[in-house]
Amino acid sequence: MSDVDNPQTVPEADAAALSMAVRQLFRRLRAEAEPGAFNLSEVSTLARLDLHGPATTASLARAEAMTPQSMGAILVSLERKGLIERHPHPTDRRQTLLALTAAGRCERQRRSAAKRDWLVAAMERLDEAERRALIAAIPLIARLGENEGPADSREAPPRAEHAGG
Amino acid sequence: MSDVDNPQTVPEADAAALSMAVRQLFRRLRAEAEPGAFNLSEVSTLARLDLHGPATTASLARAEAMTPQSMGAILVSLERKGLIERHPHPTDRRQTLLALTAAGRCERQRRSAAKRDWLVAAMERLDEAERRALIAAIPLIARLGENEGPADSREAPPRAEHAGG
DNA sequence: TATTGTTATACTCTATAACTATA
DNA sequence: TATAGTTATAGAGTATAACAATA
Repeated sequence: MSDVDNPQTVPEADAAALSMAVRQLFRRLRAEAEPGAFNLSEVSTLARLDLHGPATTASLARAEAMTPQSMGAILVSLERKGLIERHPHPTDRRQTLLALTAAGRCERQRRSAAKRDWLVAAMERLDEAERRALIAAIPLIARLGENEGPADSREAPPRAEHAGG
Repeated sequence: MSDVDNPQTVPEADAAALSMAVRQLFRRLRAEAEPGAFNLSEVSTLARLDLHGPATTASLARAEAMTPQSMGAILVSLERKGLIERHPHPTDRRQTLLALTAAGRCERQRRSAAKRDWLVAAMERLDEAERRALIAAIPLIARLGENEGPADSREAPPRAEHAGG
């Protein structure tokens, strides 16, 4: 009778293993990014704008669980690359809506269609059961990354923004 | 995320979702670290030294999938905190063995026993089936982070270039 | 010549603080 | 006062390059 018996107890070993696995995969993801190309946040933001349409800096920041300033830097980078453009908000002049340009949408598609990056390839190397197990865990990982702050909730009020359809 | 019908085809959407989930959880993990305390790499290295015994910079770097220089910086930090110490390798004078000090082992235990960091707490919020699914995926994530490089394998870098001047 | 490790340096990503403009 | 956004600055984490010592 160990941990399975008491669902309230998660062995620290599992948390440590998850932490390490996530950290290594993250570093690997980052290392794979070609220099000068998009980083992970840019890709993610581009995808979000493509899937959900124009959005503001603040809403993107919330969705990606980062500060508006950090998101602002990402948006500046994307704008410099000509992938997004800014439009005034129709009613609230404080806000600015970010939208994909034609070039941005094209880049998105190029990435999806042609590039087939190493993560896709690596996932294809798993057998079917493993792949199913991995995919089943994705929303759980996302939930761990999203939710309840321990002491200081970042700034994530229960907002119905979801990633990755 | 569905489309598991064709095992040869991993939808890019799944890869993108995994990438995003991992990225967010990583940022969250990093953000949770108290300033001045250990970062994720330090914790991981400390754990490795505790579990596997003394090791060299190079072997630790390989194990953590990072460069020896980066690992060196982590080790310097741990050494300054008095958590590890260096011992000469018995036969090869190029090598230095890193080992936990008593203080290092104590810190490790303190972390495991007392701290119960937010990741453990977050995992406890999952129901049992979810937790099982998550834990089942951990080795798969680890494998994705470890294995075969697409173009440049980290483990065995082809030394195509020798210094000329 | 290859390997172990160190030092110096630079870059990427994200955070905090301070500010302006609008609501 | 609260919210949206920008600018400036700082920091963590890791990488590359150049080097020295040993094998």
